[in-house]
Amino acid sequence: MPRARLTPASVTEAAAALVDEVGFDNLSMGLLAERLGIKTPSLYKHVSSQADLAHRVAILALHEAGDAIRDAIQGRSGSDALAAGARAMRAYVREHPGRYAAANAVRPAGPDDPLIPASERVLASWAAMLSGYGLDPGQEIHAMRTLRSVLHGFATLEAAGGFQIDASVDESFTWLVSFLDQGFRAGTTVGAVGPAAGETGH
Amino acid sequence: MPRARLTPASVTEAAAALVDEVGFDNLSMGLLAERLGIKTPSLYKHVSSQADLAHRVAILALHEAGDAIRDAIQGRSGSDALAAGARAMRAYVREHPGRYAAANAVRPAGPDDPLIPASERVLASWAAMLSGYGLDPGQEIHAMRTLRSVLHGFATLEAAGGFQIDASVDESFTWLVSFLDQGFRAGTTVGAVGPAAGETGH
DNA sequence: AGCTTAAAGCTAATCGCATTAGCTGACCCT
DNA sequence: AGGGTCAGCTAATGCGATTAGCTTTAAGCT
Repeated sequence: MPRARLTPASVTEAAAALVDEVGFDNLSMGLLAERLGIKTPSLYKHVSSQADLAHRVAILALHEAGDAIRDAIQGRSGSDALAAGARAMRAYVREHPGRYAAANAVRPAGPDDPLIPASERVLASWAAMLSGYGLDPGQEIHAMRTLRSVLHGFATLEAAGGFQIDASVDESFTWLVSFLDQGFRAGTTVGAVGPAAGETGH
Repeated sequence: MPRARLTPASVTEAAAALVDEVGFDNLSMGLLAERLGIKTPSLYKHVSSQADLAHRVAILALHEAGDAIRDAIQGRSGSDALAAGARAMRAYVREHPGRYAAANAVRPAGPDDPLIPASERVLASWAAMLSGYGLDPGQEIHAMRTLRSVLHGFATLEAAGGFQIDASVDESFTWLVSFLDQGFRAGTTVGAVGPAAGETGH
């Protein structure tokens, strides 16, 4: 065999680091090759395309984020688990905005795409955390989606610089987590709120 | 003067329609030109670049969404206003996913970018709605950010096909709105929750 | 009606970036 | 020492955005 300096995994790592620096949208094969000290076409010896590369970065990100969230939740329960998990996720996105963007930009390529178990692992951690609140089983899915929506939305808006006012974003995040905690502890009842349903259909 | 068939505004409208069909990422000058029955370079007589085009679509989207939300909130207050506003926003994103993506992809180009007042108008509607809950003034900013995070996160995840399980997404949205409503009505107290702060810095 | 002229559109050309084709050299194994 | 395999290279292709420069249309004026 010839020299094995680079591997798909090491290329993916380098791409992940690059994407966190320059932003997912600015990822280019040329830039990555330059970082690795090789010429652009040589990259194709390790990944099959830029889409494949992004896909690998997404899987890496989901694994890392999944580990971070699992570890944060580990050994805690209820409010503690929620706060620790949420903080871990926010921290991950702040430290790795490009990887997180990659994870959001990519769609599973098929039924046996490793992306699927990787994201399921993340969801499983959230589910384990939520189970500590002893919610009504019929509401768990809604609580899960609400949780995902808030955390994803907050992380995305923060990464995009969407929070302009000078008020502390850290404080808002703490408030948000507390808000969720109180809601989950209260065991929100279903029941529609507001005027008769309109344009959302259903 | 010559024929004035197309204008920057009409080109932007066409781009908005196109982007809702094919997705923001698949917008291309060639595709848009084809839709308009002209050749690609002719587009540059109306918009200065693809980035400029995306920027115009984003402004259009913010105006439309802002109107929709304002109209929905109009004449309601409290839970009704929240539910109507949230539904209006979700409906807008579902009907115009490409425009919404454009609005999120674009950053203001300067201090007098028309994008800024357009997004402020949206924020103002949410603020007006929230004021009906009579929250502690110090908490309003946090409630606002929480609200934006959830709605943005939900809309984004839904548009990305992120809600896989067969449980009704409509029902989850109703639950989410109710969850917010109860939290706002309870006037969440600040106070950190969970273990001592860790990696989020602060 | 005819002339002027600015703008709308077109063709041809450039540029950057992803990707492919085909060659070469290094390294491991026998 | 000899061979096979693979990493990396150079050269070439192709597509999409953008620019340059020409042509044509049609509104407004006389």
